[in-house]
Amino acid sequence: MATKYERAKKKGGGYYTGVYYYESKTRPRLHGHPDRCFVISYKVDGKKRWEKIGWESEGYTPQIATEIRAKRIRALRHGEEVKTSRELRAEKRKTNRTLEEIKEAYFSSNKGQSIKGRKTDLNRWDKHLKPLVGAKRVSELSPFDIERIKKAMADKKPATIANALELLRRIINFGIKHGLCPSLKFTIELPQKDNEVTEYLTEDEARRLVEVLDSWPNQDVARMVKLAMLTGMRRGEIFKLKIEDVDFTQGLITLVDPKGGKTEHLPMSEPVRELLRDQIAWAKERYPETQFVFPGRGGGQRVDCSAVERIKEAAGLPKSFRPFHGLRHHFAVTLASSGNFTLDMIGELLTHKDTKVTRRYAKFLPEAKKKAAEEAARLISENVDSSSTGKVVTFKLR
DNA sequence: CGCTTGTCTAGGTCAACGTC
DNA sequence: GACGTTGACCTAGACAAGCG
Repeated sequence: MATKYERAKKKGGGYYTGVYYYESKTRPRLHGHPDRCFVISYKVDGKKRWEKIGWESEGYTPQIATEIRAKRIRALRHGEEVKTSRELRAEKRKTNRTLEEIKEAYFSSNKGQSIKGRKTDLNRWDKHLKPLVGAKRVSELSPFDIERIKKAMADKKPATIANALELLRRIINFGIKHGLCPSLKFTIELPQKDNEVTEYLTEDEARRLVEVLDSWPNQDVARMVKLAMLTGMRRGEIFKLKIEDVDFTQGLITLVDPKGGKTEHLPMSEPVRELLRDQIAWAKERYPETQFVFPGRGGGQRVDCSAVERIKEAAGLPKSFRPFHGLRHHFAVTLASSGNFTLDMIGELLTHKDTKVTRRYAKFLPEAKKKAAEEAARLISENVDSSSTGKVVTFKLR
């Protein structure tokens, strides 16, 4: 509907240039006349533009409107971009997108396209986050929403909940970084998880495993497990291993794009050398075209190996023992407890990027452990002796 | 050095495969 | 063609690197 604009009149006569108003039929009357909304008009690139300034009841006057208009015109003259309040509002909406929109932007960004866990993350979003917060904007998000997510996932392990919330946080952080939303007014607290496991095999279990492997009908799979056992290589590294990555002359195995991203080299021991030679021969015979040492169906890269589960069963290993990663732990623990390797060397062989991870094997170092225990005992008994006159220390040493 | 971000594995399920 | 074995796929969950 067309609202009639009146030119704003000056008290002394004449008009305010480019300042207009229209009167409201619904707002409460003011000073005996209808409330007035001031509007200014100016030209942008030769086109006339109207901009609402505000209501008289809100304190706006023709003078204020004139000032704003002057500011606009000055800015335009200097080539600055001039935004109307409507545009500013639209812009604000743009910088406060829904989480669904931000998630979309995140996953279609260059970075989002290439993260390796993309599929997993998308699944987390669809399953745990989208139903509860997908339609929300970051500005509307409250700690209560986080609680709701946690509640909905109550039957899951803390690690899973943490993974989902972490993704939510990552998406929000992306939105903030790219101006798609304001920053979050509170922090998302992730549940604490205490799930560190260090598993290893007893001598007996290791022996049984080797026996089963030796007699396993499918030696392809058996060799794969043996390789894990002898080198502590990760499952993925074994799957990805190409024939060209095995250098028999130098005695080196090249790990391309491993967990840390940087190519690594592993020395090849004699049993490993033999094993790989057999395996490569097998692979070439089975799939003449394959590039992989342990090819999957059709000679492509193997993606999985459920046979190891049955090997584990056949060897009577504990249910909780994880075939590949468990062997990696076993490798590290065996090395550590032999006392012949430093933690640094073990970390090197496992291609750890950070000693923090290797350090968990410290407890298996017999020498260091013994020394530490003796040192502790010495300190404590000294303390007991020196304070035996006092009455603070009441425990007895055996 | 702890928090944040990213990557990999486990385990269940089911279809494809290979063998007889 | 029946049947046991294996590989692929999916989601939950753990592990590891990055970073301030």
